[in-house]
Amino acid sequence: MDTVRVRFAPSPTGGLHIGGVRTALYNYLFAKKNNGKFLIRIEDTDQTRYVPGAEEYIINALNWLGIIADESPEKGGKHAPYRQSERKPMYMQYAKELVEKDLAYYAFDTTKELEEMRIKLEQAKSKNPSYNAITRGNMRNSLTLPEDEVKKLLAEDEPYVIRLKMPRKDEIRFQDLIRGWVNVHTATLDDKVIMKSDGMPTYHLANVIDDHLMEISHVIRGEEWLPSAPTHVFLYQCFGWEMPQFAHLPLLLNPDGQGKLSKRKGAEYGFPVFPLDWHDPEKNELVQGFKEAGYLKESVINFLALLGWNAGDHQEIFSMEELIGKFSLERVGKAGIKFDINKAKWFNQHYLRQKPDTELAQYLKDGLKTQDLGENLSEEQAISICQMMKERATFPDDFWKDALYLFKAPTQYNEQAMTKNWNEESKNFLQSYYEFLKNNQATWEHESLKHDLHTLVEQSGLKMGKVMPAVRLALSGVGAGPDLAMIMQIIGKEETLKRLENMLKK
RNA sequence: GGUCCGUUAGUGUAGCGGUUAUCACGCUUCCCUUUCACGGAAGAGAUCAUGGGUUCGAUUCCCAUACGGACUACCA
Repeated sequence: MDTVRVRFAPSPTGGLHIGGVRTALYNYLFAKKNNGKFLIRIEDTDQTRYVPGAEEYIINALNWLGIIADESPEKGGKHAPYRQSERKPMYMQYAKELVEKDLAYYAFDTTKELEEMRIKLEQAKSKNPSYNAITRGNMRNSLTLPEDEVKKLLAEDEPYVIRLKMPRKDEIRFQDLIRGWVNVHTATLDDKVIMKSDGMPTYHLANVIDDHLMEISHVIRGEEWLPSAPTHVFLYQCFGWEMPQFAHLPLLLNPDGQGKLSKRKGAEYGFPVFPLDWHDPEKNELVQGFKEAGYLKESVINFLALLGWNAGDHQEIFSMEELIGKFSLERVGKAGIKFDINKAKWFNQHYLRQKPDTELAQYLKDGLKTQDLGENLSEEQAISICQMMKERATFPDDFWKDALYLFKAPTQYNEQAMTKNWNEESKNFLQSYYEFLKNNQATWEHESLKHDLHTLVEQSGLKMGKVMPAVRLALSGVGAGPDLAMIMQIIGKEETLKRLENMLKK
């Protein structure tokens, strides 16, 4: 097994969680770094949890981020189909093979019987209350029932599952690329159901069979799978198949460290947990995505890549290509990672500034359009406004939201700034400045505007800081923003005078 | 409860037996600005979870404890 083949195997039960995106990314980076293949396999063996649109959502989200599969349900490939529901017919023969080898068995226990067993074991304070090497002797299965009765039950279409016959005393040992050797005693493991009564395999069986058939070389997945990895290892041994290498990634945790990153905590702390907007068709709710919240794909990739991995040097900014060049599983950490959206914002700020001005101008124009503003804005003007706004933007929307006053006179004035800066003194200055502009300003261009404003302030004997905020307030309604003279140049003489007039009426 | 995994500043991290314990985000202060931001400079912030070993010497190796997390379904 010398070619690297990895897979991302999501279950279409809802919107793709950002932790899942990171798992997909790490798989993708690992594949590309090693000139291998990255595939997507949809694990939809649970019909009851299937959510329409979820698969499409997952693909769209990964496409947006540039995590493109070499083989997938949409793209096909030499091991198609890539949806487990479509592979259903092939699993049963493998399960039966294990039954024949006495490595698995039929179990006819009803949900009620199972429940009774559980209660009984709990009352007996069993250390491991499960269907296992010890308890299976008391249950209704092909190990305890006479052979002809088993045949009869099967012939009568009595519902059954197939369970893995986990040895009572053995040790399962495997090497995890991130965690090192992991040892587990089979006594602590249970007889996992591998075929459900509806004829579908469970995750454990389908996953192992498909990974084998699809020639997967490395299984890179979240740490939540670590406890069941021994079962999977045992399954490979049962089939006599060569095992892929395992790498269990540390989990993304809530900012307070309380549990796996959750939708609920995301809402509580105010950050998205899904890559794209997700419309939950069942709950009829909308969960905001990183994209719609204004995060650029470069930021999401860069941010996610560094959550649990680093290149070993102190580089923070990575393009996808650089990540591919530097990624290695050896440098993935072991501990869970608390999610900190601040860092994502910083990345966003960085990548936003890297965007070409034309693209930024598009953000501005699109945003203004939603406000029915800026219809006469030229590309040139849009670009120069963006250049001016660039340094203080974190999200694309900031370009128009923080520049609204360039297109619309302020309707209200920031209260705090008013009480601080609006007084007799500044009012008098504003009055004289108004007169000055009205009569003297020949060229309406920011250099000369600035020059004249400065000389006027000097002549008045006042301090810049005393009067400038008032002018700004009059023009923009807020206490902070880009260069005043630039603002004046953009909105023009007529509008400037109008806004000063409005202010003077206050 | 059981099994497994983890633990370096608020957060993400470097470290791989001897360091003033690295870098980034965030925070504070100063400079630059009319202001905000950017940029520049400086700073605060870590008993390297705790206790035992091993060693001349442990953040680094071993053990225990504490704390945290994952799993514990005919879900993945």
